[in-house]
Amino acid sequence: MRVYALHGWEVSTAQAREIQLSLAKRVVTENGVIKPRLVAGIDISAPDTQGVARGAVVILRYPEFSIVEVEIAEDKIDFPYIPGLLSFRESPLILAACKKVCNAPDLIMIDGQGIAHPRRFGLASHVGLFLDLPTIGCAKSILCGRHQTVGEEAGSHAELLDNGKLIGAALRTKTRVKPVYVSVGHRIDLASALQWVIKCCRGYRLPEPTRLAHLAAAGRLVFEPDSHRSEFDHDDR
DNA sequence: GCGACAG
DNA sequence: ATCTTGTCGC
Repeated sequence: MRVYALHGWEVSTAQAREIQLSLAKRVVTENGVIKPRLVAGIDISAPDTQGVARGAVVILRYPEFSIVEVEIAEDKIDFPYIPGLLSFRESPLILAACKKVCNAPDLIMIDGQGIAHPRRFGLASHVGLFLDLPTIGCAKSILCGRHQTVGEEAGSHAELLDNGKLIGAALRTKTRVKPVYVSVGHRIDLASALQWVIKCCRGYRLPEPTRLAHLAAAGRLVFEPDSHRSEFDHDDR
């Protein structure tokens, strides 16, 4: 069994899975009513040829969706991509970017699963637990679980079940476009998570927090303090 | 044993 | 995640 460097420690993939099982017990899957004033979106870029990637966190005012802050962390990624162990690969960079944030968000949306994970401890839960903030997992595809057909209209959703257990929902965020997969990250319930993802959608498949974080991680989101956002288009590389 | 498998 | 141009539709 191979071992990987993680925060200065050497862990085998088996140990990484044990760690997840242990941490999953601390995840909180409900909370009071959340009325976010600041919502954060988090994503990470794919590593370049030298293994360097960028983690981005974008802080947005709700419900205006104006950008308050953008923070980036850049570093070499060493942990490989292994389905189910994504958080060990991405969380270090994400947490590094979060440490730079001045405007603490009330809610965070992350590009990955929350508890819709084999050991109920996906990236969004991992980050939520480490930051002790409400997080929502909003992934573009399924890691585990199944669901019935989702209505074609924006807002339609279906339960995501794993061996009969409700672990999340498939949500159509845009009419006739592939659904996204929403799950509890930490300190929120599924109904609220679904509600906030829906309320953060602005005509794109991905909700604004995650969509802008993706652009920021790719270096395609320009933010001038106290001004408005400007997104580059698809041909100015 | 075989297939599936967040980014 | 990435490889990839133009094209169709709102």
